Amino acid sequence: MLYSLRRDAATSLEDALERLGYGDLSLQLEDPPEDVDAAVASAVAFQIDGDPTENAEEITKEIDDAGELVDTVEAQGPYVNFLPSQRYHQETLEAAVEDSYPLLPERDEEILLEHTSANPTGPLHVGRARNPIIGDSLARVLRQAGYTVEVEYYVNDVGRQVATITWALENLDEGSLPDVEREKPDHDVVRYYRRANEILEGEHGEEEKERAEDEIDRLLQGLEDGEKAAHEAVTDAVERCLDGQLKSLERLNASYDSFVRESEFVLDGSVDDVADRLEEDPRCYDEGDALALDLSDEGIDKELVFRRADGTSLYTTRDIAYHLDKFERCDRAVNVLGEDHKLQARQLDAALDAVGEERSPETIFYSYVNLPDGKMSTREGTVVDIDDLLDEAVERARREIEERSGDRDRDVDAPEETAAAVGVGAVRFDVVARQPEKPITFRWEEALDFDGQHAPYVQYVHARTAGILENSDVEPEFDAARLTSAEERMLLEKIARLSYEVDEAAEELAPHRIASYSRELAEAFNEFYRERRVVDSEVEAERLALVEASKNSIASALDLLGVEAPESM
RNA sequence: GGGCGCGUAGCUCAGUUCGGAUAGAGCAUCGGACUUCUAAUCCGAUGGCCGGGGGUUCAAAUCCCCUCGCGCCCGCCA
Repeated sequence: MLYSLRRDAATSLEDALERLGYGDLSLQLEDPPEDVDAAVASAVAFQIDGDPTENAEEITKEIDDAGELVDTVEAQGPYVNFLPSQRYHQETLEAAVEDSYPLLPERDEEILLEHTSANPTGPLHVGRARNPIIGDSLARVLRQAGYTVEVEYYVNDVGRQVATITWALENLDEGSLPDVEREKPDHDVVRYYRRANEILEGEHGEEEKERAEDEIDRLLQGLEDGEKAAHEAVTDAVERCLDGQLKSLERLNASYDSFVRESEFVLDGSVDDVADRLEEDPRCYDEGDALALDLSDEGIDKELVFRRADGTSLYTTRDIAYHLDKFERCDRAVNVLGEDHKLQARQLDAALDAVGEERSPETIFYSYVNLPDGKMSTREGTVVDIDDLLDEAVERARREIEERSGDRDRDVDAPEETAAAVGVGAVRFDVVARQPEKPITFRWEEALDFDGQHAPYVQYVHARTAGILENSDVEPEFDAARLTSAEERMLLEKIARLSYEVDEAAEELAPHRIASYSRELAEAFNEFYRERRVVDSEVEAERLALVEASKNSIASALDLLGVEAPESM
């Protein structure tokens, strides 16, 4: 509802400014501080010459009708404040129990969101966990904000890493490898990958090393020549690993609409086509026998090599072909990438421009998650697997539930499902709540901290709302006029923010806003709950309506974060 | 060395795009509230030269310049 109120406030303010001859000023709408009872404020008066307090008065007088959601418009010092009307609270209460809440207008824009796209070399580790969690939450936010969203996973099935894996699976004897740590294909495959890397580093003798190098080179050449057998072998290896990775992603609640394989662009000739077009660019030059693009006019000092001396393609060239394909299928392309891809992303933008695509992908870059003693590496085996993290999180949740339900005489409805919801939710929330570019050092104690305002705090509020609704037979009465205490008003106003927060989070591609919002909403509910009894109170029916609205809003916010909302815990 | 990012309370983080009302939370510490709809809760206290310096502005955590610390990148790898 705040979304609508802001829109009305903006329109009326704009009109007033226009009439006063200040039409070119920016509105400067902002959230007032907590102790001011306005829903929206404007600092526009500062931009006008003279005393801002008098200017605010003048503007306020000029606003005649700010819509039904606004009660009064007041100048408070230099600020023009819009105070919400009874209608605003009433409509919030009614709208918030609808399944569609928060309802935002449909947008005629299709977004292709690519995220995760992990190398198929082994199990996903915590270092990369930010990618699917940020990506999946963003997809949910964008959909809720009215966009049509297609989530895509780009499968890397070309190049030396996958050739190495394929070779290892075909040539290494399983008996010589360490036991598999977990019965999942990605955990199986990574043993081969690690051994292959040892061999390539010469740890198993020079002869072994050379033989492996030769055979991997031959496989790579076969792939480039479009040899069917080579592609089938690689596809088989990649699918096995991807299968296992997707199991973990499913546990994380991350889902994908489509999978695109890198090899498609090699096989259908579009990569060659891109290289040909880049060759026409005046900035193209011979770098030895290879071909490169000089992008210094774009402020990029590093040249973009797009064709190797042996004629084969490179990752970035394939990525250009992929993005040309993406832009045929969408209006906007959004990518979630590790910060190490920043330079490559700039080169991609410049190259897309060079081949005539004016659009650029919008990218969310995230810093990697490190361990206290260094970075995670699949090749070296210095990782915490997502599977292990989730197991541990769920196990911890199970123990907490047992311990706490033992303290009271109420049973948790579905302990297994609830433990999974709480454990996985804690992990997702912990990751999504932070700005992507901030670095994270992974510590078990912190990732699995169930105290404080994290996922379980918000989930608990949801369970609490469910409990209250179960305890009452009274029919809810949607009458905001009887919900006037400070706690009730605060809670209603938090609920009213949801649509606005979703809109902003979508606009800024910042799903972490929803995490901040969800804990504020939960806090507002807890304050209400402590101060105002619902069942058997004089305004039981009205408060039940508020509880219902809270429940639905919290469930929506959690859903946007990919966190489940348990009915009891 | 160059480019990009990060630096806010003892710890973990919001707030920085687009400058506006007294810089906010959680954890930790200290004190208070359960014969009560789920105490995974609530109320209160303590704690900040927003890395440092300079500048712009009526107004700076936010913009500009310099500087220090940390991370990432600077492959005919992906």
